[in-house]
Amino acid sequence: MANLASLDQIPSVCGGGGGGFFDTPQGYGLDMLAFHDYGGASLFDMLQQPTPPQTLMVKPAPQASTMLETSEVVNTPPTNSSSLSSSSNEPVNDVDQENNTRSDDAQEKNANKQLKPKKKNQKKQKGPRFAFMTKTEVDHLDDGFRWRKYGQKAVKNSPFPRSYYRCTSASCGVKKRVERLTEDPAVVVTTYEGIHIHPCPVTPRGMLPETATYGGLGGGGGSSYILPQFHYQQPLRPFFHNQTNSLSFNNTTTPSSYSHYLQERQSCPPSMSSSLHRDQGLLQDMVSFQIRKEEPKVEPS
DNA sequence: CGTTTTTGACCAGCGC
DNA sequence: GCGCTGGTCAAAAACG
Repeated sequence: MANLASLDQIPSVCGGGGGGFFDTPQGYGLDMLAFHDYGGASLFDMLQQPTPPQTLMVKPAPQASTMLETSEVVNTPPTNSSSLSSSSNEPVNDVDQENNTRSDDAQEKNANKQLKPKKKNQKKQKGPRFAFMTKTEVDHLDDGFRWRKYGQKAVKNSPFPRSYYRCTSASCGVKKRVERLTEDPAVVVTTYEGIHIHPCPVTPRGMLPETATYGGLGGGGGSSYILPQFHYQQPLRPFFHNQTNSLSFNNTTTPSSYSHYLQERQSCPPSMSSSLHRDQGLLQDMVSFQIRKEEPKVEPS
């Protein structure tokens, strides 16, 4: 499988003492950006890989001009160790912000049908954002969660539309955007926004949530899947083995921080249904790509 | 029949 | 202030 680009570039980008700032090709500010080169293997296949894929998580430095409100996700993941019960009453982070807004929608939309009650602060960042570059033919990758498409927009300077998805879980306000790279239509950029506050709705084949081997980050042996959106407050165990040592970190990132980040994340397997089309839609072909762009001159103090 | 997708319209932020 | 663009809504259509 062709490497779209240049993992070599990444060090130079994410280096620089944290002054770098990552955007998706469309200019999104991200908390974290992951580059994967799985060499065409599926997620499931990757589990069996003795040799870890090239995986790199990049933690962009907080920037004043960015839309992001959260920062330092790696070091301070927006984890809420509270039980899942909070999902119904007090969704964590800004998710509740969204929920409140959305709950108002019902009545507001009745009030003024002509004047749509758009959210006032829709531009505000609702949580950490993570982008994945995935080389796949399907736009919507099956990541185990259920998503509902709520919009599609043509993107400037791109022949490919951007799709907007929202987690179907009632109390979960996680969103994701899916778009294709103009430079390489085979590459899908998936940007997750927010944090799941609920368990993954699907159960992996052959693995039970509580009984699945969970090596944790300090564990050994296997592959690791970093799907940052798979983070919820319930103390469930990830369905996949997590192993730090399966990751190859760029030396400019901080493995410890990343590990910590991973520790706070819980991954979720592709859905059962996804196994039906493993060859087409799983996060299987994450590739590195040429990141851009002008690094903002925000100096980390 | 319930759920999801499509799609045009609306709104807010931002730059000029 | 105006126009552009991204993000979201919501009705209708499509789907299972």
